[in-house]
Amino acid sequence: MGRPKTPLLSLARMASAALDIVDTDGLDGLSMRRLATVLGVQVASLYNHVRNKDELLHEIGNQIMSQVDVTGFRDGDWREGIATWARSYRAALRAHPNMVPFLATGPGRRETALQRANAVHGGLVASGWPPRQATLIGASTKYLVVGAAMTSFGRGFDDDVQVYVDRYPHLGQAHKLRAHADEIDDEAFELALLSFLDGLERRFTELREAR
Amino acid sequence: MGRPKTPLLSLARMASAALDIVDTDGLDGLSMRRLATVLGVQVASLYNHVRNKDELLHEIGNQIMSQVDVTGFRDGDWREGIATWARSYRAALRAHPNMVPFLATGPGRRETALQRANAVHGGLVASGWPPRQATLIGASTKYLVVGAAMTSFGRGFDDDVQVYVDRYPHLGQAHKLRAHADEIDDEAFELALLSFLDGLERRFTELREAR
DNA sequence: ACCTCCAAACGAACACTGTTCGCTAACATA
DNA sequence: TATGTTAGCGAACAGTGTTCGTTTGGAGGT
Repeated sequence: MGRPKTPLLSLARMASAALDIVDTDGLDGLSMRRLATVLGVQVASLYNHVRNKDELLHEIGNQIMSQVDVTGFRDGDWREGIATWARSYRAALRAHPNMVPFLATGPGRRETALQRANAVHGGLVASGWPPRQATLIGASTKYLVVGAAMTSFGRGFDDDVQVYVDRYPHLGQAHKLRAHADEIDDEAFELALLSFLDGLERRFTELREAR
Repeated sequence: MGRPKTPLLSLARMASAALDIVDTDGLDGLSMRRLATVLGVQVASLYNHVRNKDELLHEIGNQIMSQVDVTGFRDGDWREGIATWARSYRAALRAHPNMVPFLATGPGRRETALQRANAVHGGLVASGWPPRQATLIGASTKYLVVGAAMTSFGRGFDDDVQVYVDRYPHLGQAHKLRAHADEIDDEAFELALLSFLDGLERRFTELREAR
């Protein structure tokens, strides 16, 4: 067949179609052959635009991560900065639950991720946190977001939701279950985030008083 | 060949050998054929003891999760209860980093996990937390542990560690990098856990004063 | 205008995966 | 002693990611 007049494929088109498949049929649902079929093309052609399946997934990951907002540190309010970062981070993951296992497992070498980490670190230091503490806080916050994403919309129902439902069987109507899970999930994340921030605030004032 | 005089296989032996493979060569390194070879047996034989590869992984998961300690709630100290639970939970995951992606992704229907969740919930309620709050706290804590496990020993180096190292290039000697990453990881987890507990404590006293 | 080189499609194959089938031989039970 | 279950085996199936060699369109240089 040879080279077509206008290219049939592009990295962007591939990533977009692949993400569609992952969103609807899960990470396991994505195979190179299936992606090729969707794009109306043969498998081998894909490898003209991508070295690996892994590279394709990383491309998708970059797109998703670009939604994360680290502008909250602008006016030197570290509390606000962390909060908007954490919430937008979580929202980005929630938008594509099936990608969470890959995003969480993936190496920290993702370009965009490193850039965000840098912004967060800089923002914290600018607000008065010592560099070392800034690093720790950045890591801790990420733990929270990734953990929340993994255990809740990473897969089916949560143990804790299950326990809650078991103890309140009158809530057990199947059609309400999902809604309650989401509600509990949101509240648990907010509780964790705000409690964590309160704890940090206490440490922050202690640190300022010490000098 | 027919049935041997003494069984060559057992679920325990399979799970143990499989865990060895995963520990040394990662989750992808485990294939049924390879497991069979290690056990000196043919592939098909494995399926006499296990319905699925997934079932095998769940068996391993149960073994790991049985190491988690929820006895800290005994004397009504919820703070101590959460702390020992979270730390032992994290330790169990750290012992087998390559299993973390599976354990975190896996359904919450794991028997042992559900049992632990119940113990935690009960302990918190017994210490004076309202049931709903107890559920949220249980979920939040799990977020923290799973997140910490995923992003640090789930794979390679952390973004934040990278940022830290970039800013302090004199620490960049390769042989010290891993040690520093571990150190930062430990500290970040402790910071997150203790800050979170502090935040909870504040809420707890507010809640007691309100009545 | 010719020649060359690269890009982007294809078809066919390779090595690998999880899983199922039918077969055989030993043990347990009635 | 007969019967059924258990636990091995060998071969096969459908599916996976990836690579190879081939074909052809188009861009750039002489």
